[in-house]
Amino acid sequence: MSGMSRRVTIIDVAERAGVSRQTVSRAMNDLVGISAETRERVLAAATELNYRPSRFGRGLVEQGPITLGLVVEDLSNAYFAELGAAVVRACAPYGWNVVLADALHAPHPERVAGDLARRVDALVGYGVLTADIRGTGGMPVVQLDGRAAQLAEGGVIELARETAMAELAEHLVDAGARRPVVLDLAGGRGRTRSLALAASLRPLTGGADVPVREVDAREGHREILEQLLHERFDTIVAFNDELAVRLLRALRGLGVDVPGRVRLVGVDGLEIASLVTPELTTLSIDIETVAQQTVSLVVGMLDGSVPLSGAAAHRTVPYRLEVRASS
Amino acid sequence: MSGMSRRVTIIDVAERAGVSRQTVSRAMNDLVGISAETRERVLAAATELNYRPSRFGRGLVEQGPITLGLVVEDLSNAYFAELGAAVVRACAPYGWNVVLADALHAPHPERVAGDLARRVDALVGYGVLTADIRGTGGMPVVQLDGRAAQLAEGGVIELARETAMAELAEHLVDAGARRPVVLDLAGGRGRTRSLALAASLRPLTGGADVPVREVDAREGHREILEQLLHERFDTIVAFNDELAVRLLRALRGLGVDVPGRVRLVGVDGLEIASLVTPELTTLSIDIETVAQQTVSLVVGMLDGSVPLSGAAAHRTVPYRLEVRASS
DNA sequence: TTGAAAGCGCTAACAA
DNA sequence: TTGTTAGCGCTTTCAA
Repeated sequence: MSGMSRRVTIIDVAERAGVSRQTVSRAMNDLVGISAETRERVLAAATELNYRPSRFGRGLVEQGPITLGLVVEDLSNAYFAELGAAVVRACAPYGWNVVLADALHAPHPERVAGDLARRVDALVGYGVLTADIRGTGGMPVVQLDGRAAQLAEGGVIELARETAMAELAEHLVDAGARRPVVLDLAGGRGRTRSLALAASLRPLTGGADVPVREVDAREGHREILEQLLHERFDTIVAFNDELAVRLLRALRGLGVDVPGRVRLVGVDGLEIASLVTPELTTLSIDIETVAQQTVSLVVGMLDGSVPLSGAAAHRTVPYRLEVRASS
Repeated sequence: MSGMSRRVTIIDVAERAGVSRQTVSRAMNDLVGISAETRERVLAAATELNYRPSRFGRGLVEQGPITLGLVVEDLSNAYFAELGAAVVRACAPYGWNVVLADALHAPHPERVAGDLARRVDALVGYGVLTADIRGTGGMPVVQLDGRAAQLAEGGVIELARETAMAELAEHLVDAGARRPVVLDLAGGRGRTRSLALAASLRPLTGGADVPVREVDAREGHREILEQLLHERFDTIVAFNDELAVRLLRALRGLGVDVPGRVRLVGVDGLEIASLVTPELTTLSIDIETVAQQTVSLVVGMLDGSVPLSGAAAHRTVPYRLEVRASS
């Protein structure tokens, strides 16, 4: 009942129950060597005080598994949800714990990575600034989908798009596509990727600029598609598979033949791309491999066999072109 | 260089660098009040020793946000991946951390929940035994998709299927379906749900038993579908949407009209169900709501306004029938 | 700029 | 069966 709300500790419970802290510990942890009666009394006191053991006090004594922090932009995005799940699975064999964090939905997005860095043994970020995090000294930090230029800050898993993009352009040229457009998500998270896509598609136009348009993730698809068809585009490359699948549905609603009237291509390689009709051509990244490479890099950093930054802390996972029926 | 590998602590680094532990702390945390030269020396020593601060020691002093543990059966399953993501998002506004764990891929699946329970402030389990966990005393434990009978062990979020199942049966009867079959996943995780589905479909058969068949999640779909069609079933209720979507693809490959020749229904309400052609009728659970109810229950348990077990720790989220084109 | 002291909350080992 | 002692590793005062 002190003015400030102090944390209820094992000592408070011990006093309340009239026993020692050790006895409280026995009661809370279902250990032997305590009478049923005493246990009851202790548990009652704990409940009254709303006592909950501190995981830090406990962890300090017991040690514990490695905990890896993973911060991604936005878990509403299926790609990130699958990636998070894949990282958890990749860590499971080591017995590691994974703290998954969503930057977008947090009260202070810019702080998420920094805060988490102080609570974990290693930090992996995707599309999140992991630079200028206070007190990262000695802790493995890996940038997922990062670039070689970021190697000064920590490890980098690079997702290499160039080759697959070139293959896509070649494939589309062969298929007779001549008027491509890149459809980006409004909000601009993916600006870089979309511009790179547009640049890579120049072989289709004989070198002319490829336009980039924007659309909401879930709305206005029908309208923009009507517009694009009106402009006689014959190929749409969507920012990601989720958008592409939605566009596909809208095209169906418009009675537009895919790939006859317009070719459609996605990016990511999500499973959903192969479950729709027609199956979707996509630039595919193997999320499983990305997760495994990430974890293996962190393993190396933790055991000291890989430096925390620099060229040796660099892994590359290439996109692959999956040609399917939609193109 | 001692025989046993002891953890490298701040004291080891301090000795190596010839400074006090506070100075090490200053260097590691980029604090002011330390000369650049000393910082260099300390960081070098830390690197040499492969020193990494203990998050427990740190957490003990700094306090930290609430950490919620979430254990699910299998994160390869899109439903669980989405649920995990939804729980993370539901916790984000509170600033909570979420440790996501996959029981299936861990070295000792039966221990995952128990181990995690000792490292978090609250534990949520889905399809995982959370009973007989040592030392849960005082910690909120919530069973997701649990039943009222489990209320003695902790909180329960019940996903109520009865009403929606009855509506589904009614809908199918109206649509003229007479020979239904339930297609379960081999491996038997979902046996209970499948039997309940079969029982609820009896109005279609005039009270006769509805058969339950099994199939692998990804293989042998074409074969079993040929068999089922041969047996003249006119309605297939799949264990979940993922399976249903794959079946839909296989049916397309067989040139079978859906819903003309056979009606197809899924369970879960994943987004993918509404993105395929024809759109899939499904028993849908709102994952967002489930996640929010779960977190709000835990909030209550933590602040003491809701007991850790018993009737007051019970929430129900109903399935809804989403009738779409596939039935 | 650096160091010394105090204490965070808990459990394991030992003593009574 | 219960209590006492001794840390676990770190950061935050405060003092030099």
